[in-house]
Amino acid sequence: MSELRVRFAPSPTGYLHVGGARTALFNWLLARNKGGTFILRIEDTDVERSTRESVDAILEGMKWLGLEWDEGPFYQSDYFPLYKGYVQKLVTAGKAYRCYCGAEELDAKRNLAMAEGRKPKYDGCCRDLVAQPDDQPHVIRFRAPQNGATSFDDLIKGTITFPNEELDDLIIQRTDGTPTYNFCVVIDDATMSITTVIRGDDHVNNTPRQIQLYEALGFPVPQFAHVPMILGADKARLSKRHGATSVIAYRDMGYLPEALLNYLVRLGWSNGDDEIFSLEEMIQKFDINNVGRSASVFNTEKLNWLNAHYIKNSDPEGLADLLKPHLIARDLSTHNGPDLVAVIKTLQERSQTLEEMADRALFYYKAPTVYDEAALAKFDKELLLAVFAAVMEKLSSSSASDVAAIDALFKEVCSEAGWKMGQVGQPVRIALSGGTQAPGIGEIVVTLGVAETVRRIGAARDFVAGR
RNA sequence: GUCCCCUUCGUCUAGCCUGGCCCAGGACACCGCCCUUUCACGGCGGCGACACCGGUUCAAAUCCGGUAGGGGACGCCA
Repeated sequence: MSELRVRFAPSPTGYLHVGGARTALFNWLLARNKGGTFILRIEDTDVERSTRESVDAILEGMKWLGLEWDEGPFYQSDYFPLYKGYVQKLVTAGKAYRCYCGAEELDAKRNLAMAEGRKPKYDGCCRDLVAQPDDQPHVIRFRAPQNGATSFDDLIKGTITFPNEELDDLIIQRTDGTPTYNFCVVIDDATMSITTVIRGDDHVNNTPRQIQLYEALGFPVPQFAHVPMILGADKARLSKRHGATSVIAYRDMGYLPEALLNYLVRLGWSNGDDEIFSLEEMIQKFDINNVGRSASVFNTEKLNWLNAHYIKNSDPEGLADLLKPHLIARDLSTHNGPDLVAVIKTLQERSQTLEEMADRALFYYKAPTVYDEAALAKFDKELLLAVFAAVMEKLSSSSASDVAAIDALFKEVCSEAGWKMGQVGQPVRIALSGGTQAPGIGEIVVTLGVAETVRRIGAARDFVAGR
């Protein structure tokens, strides 16, 4: 076990989205790669917006992806007294002070500054107040250094430097006495001995302020690694209008966790030309230094390709369990019909998602009641009737039970009657599945069973004959 | 507006640190061809990028400067 300690710290104001999932994944990967510790911390200092449902949704997403944490989940709301103590410590040391400016007043100043093209930072009007009564509404501000610069060596972005004059005295405790985010992260990361902070790009601007806090409190400053954003197809920050962003939504759309993980790890990170990574390979090869510096666009097409890959290479028994919810959602029971595992084997090579697989599996359990008319129209009625009759006859008098034998049977039918395979296979496919997009004839027949096959062909024959 | 960051095929990226092997490699998508009883899988091939302008150098995707574009932050949100 190395000294490395990382954490994933989502705020429970929504579900676990793909961006957060990737951040969590990078943290998890680094911890597993270095034999470190991965901590889950829920940042719920905003009591107003944090919800239990969001916490549950995040935990559900983490578990589905298999990103197991070693410590936690810790809730910041459980540590308010701790934060308060540190706030007091800063006030006593003169490194923080009470500010009596009202929120509206501050808003007005900020808007005015923006409108006039000035930087909208706090003007420091309460900074040197002599009288600091405790019985009037106030927030606590951190007295930030005003000269010099604060810089850090980001593991992903390199050295980043901020002039201190750009930073103002940030609020560390609200009027209601609760601590704010920027203060809590510092206290938590310090007291939890976090050595490496991996988080979204949108936090770079907070980093210098936090570093100043670490220094004021006498804490060692951790290393930082800011991962770039994930964008939508229009290169704007990924949001719901780009489609699904929740990892649970991806589960429901029929994606495998290993596929999502594989897709996410390649979004921003690479290992030469490698594309497919098992969990073990990811852990072994992951290196935070190989994470790119620029934002990347979420591309569902590639996710689909990966998902198809994992579906193809998963064992059908495991797939059966994962597929069931999708079948149930279609009111489909697999009790009266072919073995689900056998069905899945015929569908693995042609499904990009479990949803697609469920759709394709439908016909095995529900005999077609309508047929693809356009496809049927390509054959003469007489040919159709002759083919159906010949196939039923051949099948009924044979004991063939494997795909190769069934295929051989169809070849016999063709050669005996002088038909081409297309003239026989396609009509039978339509008879069995209702349409033209289906697994190979031999596969369907074997999976469905000869009896059911003959029954369906008979039904199709009656349908054609009755037209 | 101010500050911070980013910029290689449509997309994800390799290469950049340690200039020449790069008239830039891989993958997804797309387009052909092959395989084939459909749909797929698979195989083969094709299309397609170093944002721009200067500089340094015998030589620049790689180093330096600038421009443009994009993103992020500027909250008593996280």
